[in-house]
Amino acid sequence: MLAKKYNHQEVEKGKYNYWLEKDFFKSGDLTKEPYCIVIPPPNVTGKLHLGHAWDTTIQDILIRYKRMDGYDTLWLPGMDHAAIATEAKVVKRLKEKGIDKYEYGREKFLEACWDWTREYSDNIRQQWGKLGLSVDYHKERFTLDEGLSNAVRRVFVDLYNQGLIYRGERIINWDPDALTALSNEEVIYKEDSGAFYHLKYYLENSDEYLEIATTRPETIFGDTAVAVNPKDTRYKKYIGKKIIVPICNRLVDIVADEHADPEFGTGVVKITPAHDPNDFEVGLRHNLEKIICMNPDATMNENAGSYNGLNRFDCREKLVEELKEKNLLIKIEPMIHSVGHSERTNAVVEPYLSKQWFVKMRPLADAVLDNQKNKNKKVNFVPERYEKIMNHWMEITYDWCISRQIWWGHQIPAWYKNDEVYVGMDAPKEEGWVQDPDTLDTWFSSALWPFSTMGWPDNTNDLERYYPNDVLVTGYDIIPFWVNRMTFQGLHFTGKRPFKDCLIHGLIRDKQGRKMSKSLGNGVDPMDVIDTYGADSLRFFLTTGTAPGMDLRYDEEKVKSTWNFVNKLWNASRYVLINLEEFKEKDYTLDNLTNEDKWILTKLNKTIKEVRKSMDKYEFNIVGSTIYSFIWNDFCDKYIELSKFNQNNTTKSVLLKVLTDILKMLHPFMPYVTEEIYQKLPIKEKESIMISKYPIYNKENIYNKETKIIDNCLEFITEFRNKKLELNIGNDYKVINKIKNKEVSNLIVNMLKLTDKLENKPKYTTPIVVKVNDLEIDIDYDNSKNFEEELVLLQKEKEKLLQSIERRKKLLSNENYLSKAPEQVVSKEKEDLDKEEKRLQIVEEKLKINK
RNA sequence: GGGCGAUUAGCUCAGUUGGUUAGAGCACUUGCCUUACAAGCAAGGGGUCAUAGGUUCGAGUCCUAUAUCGCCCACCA
Repeated sequence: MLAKKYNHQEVEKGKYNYWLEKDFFKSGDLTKEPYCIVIPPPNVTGKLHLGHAWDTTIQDILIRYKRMDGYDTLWLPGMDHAAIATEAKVVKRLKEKGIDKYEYGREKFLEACWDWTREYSDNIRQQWGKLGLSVDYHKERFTLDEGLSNAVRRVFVDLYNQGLIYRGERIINWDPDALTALSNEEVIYKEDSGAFYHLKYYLENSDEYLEIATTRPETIFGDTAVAVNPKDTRYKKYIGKKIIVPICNRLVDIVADEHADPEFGTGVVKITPAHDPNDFEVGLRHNLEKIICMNPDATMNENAGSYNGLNRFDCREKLVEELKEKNLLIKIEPMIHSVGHSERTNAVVEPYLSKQWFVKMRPLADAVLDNQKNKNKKVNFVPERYEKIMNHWMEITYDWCISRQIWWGHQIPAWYKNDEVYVGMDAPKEEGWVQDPDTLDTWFSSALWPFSTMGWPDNTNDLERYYPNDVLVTGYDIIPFWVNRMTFQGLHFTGKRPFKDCLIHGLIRDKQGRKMSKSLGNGVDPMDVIDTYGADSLRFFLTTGTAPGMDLRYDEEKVKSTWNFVNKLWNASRYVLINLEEFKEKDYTLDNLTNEDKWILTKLNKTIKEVRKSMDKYEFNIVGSTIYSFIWNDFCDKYIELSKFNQNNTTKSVLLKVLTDILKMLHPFMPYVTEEIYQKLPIKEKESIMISKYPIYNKENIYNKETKIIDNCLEFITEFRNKKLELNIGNDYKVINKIKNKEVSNLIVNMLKLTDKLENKPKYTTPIVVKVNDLEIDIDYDNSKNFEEELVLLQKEKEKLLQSIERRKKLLSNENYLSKAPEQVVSKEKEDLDKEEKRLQIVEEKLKINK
């Protein structure tokens, strides 16, 4: 028997270990159809947040659903080494112990990273366990494990040999804190208050100067030209002349270049090829010298003269002072502009000339765009609109900087010997080759995740069986980083899309609608929620609370109300189990069904149909509300109440049948409580609900006629109760029963508790008529006190009816409507009109009597 | 500048291919401790669906503008 109260902590205790011991999460039953999801590998940097909980619960729901529905499900877990993020954490940890990364040395540092990884991955596994995720641990992978590292090298080498990876000197985004290059995606632009510094650049041997505005005056030490637009008449005469860069007094050319926008600033722009991507391009066009004026840590270098050694912001401040003193500063114009920050360290990113490795994106991106045109081969985004994000990115794409100047990651498989470069799977045999010390962008390895985890580049059975994956589940914020890259790498290396569907969800926000973030301190730890309300409540809340692709506000009140729902399920189950205490397998029968039984079985089957349909469309919000209202409104409020008057084996069997199917449909959402209750059922097909069969819609259990009869009764019962309450009729009343149908009459009498209230003749002259369709009862009571009240109510009802009838009549006399609207709609309209007219008759009669 | 989303009950959100009386949870009102559940039961109240046009027999839903809020991308010398 179930405990008197639902206690989520008791219920969840031990279940995950039980499932693990039984190995229910294991994939590989070759007799079944495969179904595969790979988990988006969480970073080993810290704890899982609510976003992870949401993302993984969706996947668990799909996996549990498919597993119960007869598929061989592989949900492959794993984690990401999270290159820069982890390295930053480990550097910090070592620093706290007084250890410097560079003094420590590469080998020992990496050992510390592995220690960190072990520690945090244990943590994450524990959190997965608390969430109840049915991942197949036999297949767990790590982005830095041997197999995946091998795949990474293979990809690098192949792309290199195909000319799709190259090494070159380019302007990249430099993180001066982490001392590494970044990709464009790792730069976050934030609005920042800055200024436009208007400087005087004097022409050679002249008192004349050009006014040039810059937001980064410290980069003048890297200026190697000044550009004006060739069409700009104001400056045409200066083209080809020499001009003096202030302070450093370098003599540079004035060049004509389209890059200079006559509309912007003063129309004259200083060109710093080593510190700006646009200037770099200008530099290439005009064959300009590239002068780097900063060190990797963003302090000024020897090219900055007396500013050598100062950091860039101090330099800016002091330099502006000097410019002012020397009368080279015209004005400072305050402005708000967006400044790039490193995603991981938040340092202001410096555009910086540097020799790095790049992936040549254009051909890879075009392949994706091409593939998306093929309906049978494309990645299907759900909701569809998110496909645009990937396609847009593919259209505008630029080469991907993949090398990082950090240690934690896949070391680039390139070796150098003097000017020679060797790229290969292994180090060259001869002496004297030195491997590139840099590592690869962390997304380079995650881009291979859907197939590298299956054993690629070997042609393994898993790859054959589980690739392409069936669905990938992730947030829309990860599309540019990850989904895009998996797609082009998948297409390029396997010739197939990495997954058939890409289910996109939104972000979690706080109650005020703000993004959850560390700096705001508004983050919620899912483990705390689980402690307070249980994993089942959290899971159901997360996955049913919003339409697909939309953001979700975390609201504790809602989790609480979900808990109430679980508690409702618990108590309903308790009722069923109490009734089934002596129930044996041989007692189970679905013969001699009553109308009520047929009614609930019909509702159940319609629910199953709707639930399956919505599950297949990933519409979990609809699944949630469908099950919720079936359980609460149909099963608890109606059928259980009706069952109290009908204690036989058929009713008991129906109770069991309905409860079992409810548990199964809820199981993907609420694995723990459904397992707990399932274990207590007197008859169960399997030892665990996890491996039981998902309910199947059965047409034979649709009884439309009986359902209509019961629905009608229920409507009548509501009407009766309403009248009683509205007219404030206490317990001092009798009813004159005019219900002919014995079966239905009993039901109504029972539900309304009228056994002792039945009379043949009215005592008072004007009983209240309660009538719904063919069902009718008169409430006989002393209405002298309520006389006025009743009149008002009747009058109100009459007006409403008249209005509605008029509307319907008008509609039904509209030729256009009759000819164009579907038949069903019209006949429903006629039916309703008929109902209302009959009701009006009663109301009018009643009004006559009362007068 | 380009794109996307949102605007529906006091609050948070649903609302399928257009079908005429727009739903849920929470909150609110009234009455109930009815032995599964007061974390509950019964019955209610509450919405000119952001605005203005249009298409249609019929628009929350489709089209065109506009407003407000939010997000993404690009630019920002």
